[in-house]
This record gives sequence, C-alpha cells and structure tokens, in this order.
Amino acid sequence: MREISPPKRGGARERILELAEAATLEKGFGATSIEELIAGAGISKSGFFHHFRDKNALAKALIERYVANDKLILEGLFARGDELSEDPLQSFLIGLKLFAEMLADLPEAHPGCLAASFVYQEQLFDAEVRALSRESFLRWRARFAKRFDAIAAKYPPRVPIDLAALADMAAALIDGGITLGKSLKDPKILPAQVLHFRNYVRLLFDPAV
Amino acid sequence: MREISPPKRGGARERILELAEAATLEKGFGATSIEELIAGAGISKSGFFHHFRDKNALAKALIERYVANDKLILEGLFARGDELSEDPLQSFLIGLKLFAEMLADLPEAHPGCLAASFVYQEQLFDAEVRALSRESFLRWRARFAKRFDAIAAKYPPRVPIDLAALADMAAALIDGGITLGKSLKDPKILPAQVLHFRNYVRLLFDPAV
DNA sequence: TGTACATCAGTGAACGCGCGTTCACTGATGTAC
DNA sequence: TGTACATCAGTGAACGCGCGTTCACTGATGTAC
Repeated sequence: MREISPPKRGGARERILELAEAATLEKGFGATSIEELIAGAGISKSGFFHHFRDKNALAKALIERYVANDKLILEGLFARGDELSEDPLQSFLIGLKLFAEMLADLPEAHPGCLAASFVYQEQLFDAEVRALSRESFLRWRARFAKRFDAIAAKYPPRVPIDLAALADMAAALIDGGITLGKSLKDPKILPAQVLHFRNYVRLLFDPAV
Repeated sequence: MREISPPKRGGARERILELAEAATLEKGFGATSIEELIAGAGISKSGFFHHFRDKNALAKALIERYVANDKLILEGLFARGDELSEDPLQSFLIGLKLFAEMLADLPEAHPGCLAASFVYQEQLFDAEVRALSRESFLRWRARFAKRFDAIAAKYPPRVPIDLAALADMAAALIDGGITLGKSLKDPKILPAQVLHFRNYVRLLFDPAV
C-alpha cells in the first residue's frame, strides 16, 4: 500500500491540469473554477497556488501541455507515413489514413480542441497565452505547408489552387470537424472529414485517380 | 431632437443582444456579465431582468437571433444561385462563389460563430439552449445534403464518397475557417477555405473539369 | 554518522469584490366605455 | 371628452454566494560538510 488517499494517483499538478482541460472543453476556461479543480484533485486552495502563480499561469500550462501532446501524436503518425513510403504524396496520404483510423477508434466524440476553446475566450488570457494558442495553429500550417510544397513540386495539381490555403484547410477542417462532432455527439463525423480531405488531396495531386 | 441620451438608438433589448453577442465571441458567454451589458446599453440591472427572466433566457434569445440571421443570409445567397442557373451543380457552385465573395468583402476577420462558442461552453446552458445550438448545425447539414443529393443524382461523383459527410464538410470547414481566421486575425483565411470546398465539389462532380 | 539548512508540496483562515437574482415600486402610453 | 384600468419599460436598493488571491505557516525529504 504505497498510496493512502485514493485520488492521488499522479502529482497534484498533473491532476489539476487533467481536470482543468476536461472542464475547459465543457464549459470554458472562465467558468472553470479553482474551487472545483482542488475539490477534484484533493488538495487545498493554497495547494493550487503553490503550483500556479495565478489562474493565467494555469491557462499557460494547459495550452503548453496541449501543444506538446498534439505535436507528439501528429508528428508520430506522419513520421510513420514517411517510413512506409518515400514518395511525398503517398507518405502524406498514409499519414492522413492513419490519423483518420486513430480518430475512428475513439469510442466517443473528440472532447474538443483546446486551442479553439481558447480562441472563443481570448479576452480572458494575457498576451503570452494568446500567442501560444496562435502558435499552435501556425505550427499546423507550417507542418502541412512543407508537405504540400514537396507534393506539388513532384505532382502538379490538376487545377490551379492556393497551396498555402490548402495547408490551412487541414487545420480548419479538423477543428471544425471536432466542433461539429462534439455538438452532435457523433464520433464518426471527425474521421469522415479527415478522409474527405484526403480524398481532395488525391483528386488534386494523384495522377492515378 | 427625438432622442435624449446618446446610446439609446434602438430598443434596449436589441442593444443588449448586440453587446452580448460581441462579448460572447470575445470571451465566452460565462465571462460576459450582465453588469457590463447594462453599462453598455445604458439601462439598470432591473431593466435587464425586465427583458430576460434570467441569464439563460439571454443565451436563448442570442442563439435564436443568430440562427435566424444565418438562415436569412445563407438561404438568400443560394436562392440567388438558383435564380442564375437551373442546373443543381452550377447553381450550388454559384452560391458558394457568392458566399466566398461576401466573406472576402469583410474588412476584418469574421468575429466568430456563436454556435461554436456555445459548443465550448455547453455546461453553462440548459437543455433547450443546447438543443437550439445543435439544431443550427443540423440545419446546415440538411440544407447541404439536399443539394448534394440532387447534384449526385445528375452527376455521379468521380470517386466513391460519403455524401452525407460531404454535407457536414461545408459546415465543418466554414466553422474551422472562422476559428482559424479569428485566431490568426486574417480575414482572407475563411473565404479561401470556401473556395477550396467549391473546388473539391467541382473535382468530384463537374464532368467538365 | 550527525547536524544544519534549503527546498518542496501543501495547509487554513481571511479578504474584498463582483456576480446573478429578488423585490416593491414608478411613470409613460394605450385602450375601453 | 373624461376617466379608469392595463400594459410596458424601466428604477433602486439589497441579498447571499462563490470567486481569485494573500498571508504566515508546517512537515517531509534531500543535500553539504
């Protein structure tokens, strides 16, 4: 028996972050009270302020954690695509397929995109947190833009398109797919959107279609 | 001189709704206080409660107003498309083009989608308001699904696709495009996404491409 | 091995403020007879 | 035309509560010499 009180599985800080993320996606950061977080984590209010200088510091830790997680998962999937094919188009299509499959395996609808939630609460955060959330979108754009440049260099698109906007399309569609799936509580919506995006990419670049 | 106090241009109720929508898109409904709304509208707190039984009634009025507006604008554009062509594909493509042009004319990034904002604050509202916000997405789905059915009946898609998910794609992409454009404060992102969607529809159905 | 000190995770009590909501009331306008 | 009544938009004062934040403090563990 190494642990006495049941809720203390990880460090309290980690428990707070976990609870705060879930609550933020359900009712927004502003409506998530420190009070409810400490009740869930089993520490006192002063315990909370030991880990976070103020509520904004919690927001910062939240978005940093989210971005790091995002990066880990997404870059893992597309790195796997790169392992399976040397062709820029094929490896990207594989990455998208893996992504769609991973999303399809979620038992419930995606709980939400923290960056999107923050966009709709912008005025609650200081400049630093706002910049972090903006950067998370810019990172998506950069990641996809790089791949589309490589793809378009090898396979000229079937019709003239705005390549930069195509990179944004992935982020926009995933973000919107999450929102739609969350609203309608339908876990199938999001993976279906990723597959439609994949289909669009094929129609644009794949000479075999 | 018909008006004495400067802020009272419309009815107080309308002024409250206007202020509440803008504030909700910037910091969320929960963080939008009745106090700030009445300060902006120039009435007393009791004046507010004369127009809205409680804060949830404000949320309900907000989403109802938003849905009605949405309907007016969107159905107007696509009705214009129907006037300009009898062909289901052509009239839809015209509607999308008109929509993209309207969005491109906005001087700033779209201020946000109220329904999306509500999705990320779900727990703040009662069942009725949640249902209204869900219905707003379902209406988008139904509107587009009807058109895609007609299009696919006349023009078989170039590759096999999930037609129902294609209807959701419009809603998801617009919603995500709004979020992305809002986060990056770039008014060009959203219309570019609508044009990409239009392009996808052409590649799927238009035999002339 | 013992002692002194630093660090770290956390406590408990108190704070002032702004929030949503309530209540009894008012003064202007419209309507019925 | 005058009077009585209803409706409507709004006021002002008060409420109790939960919020984020502060402060001085504690007890356990790690580290230096």
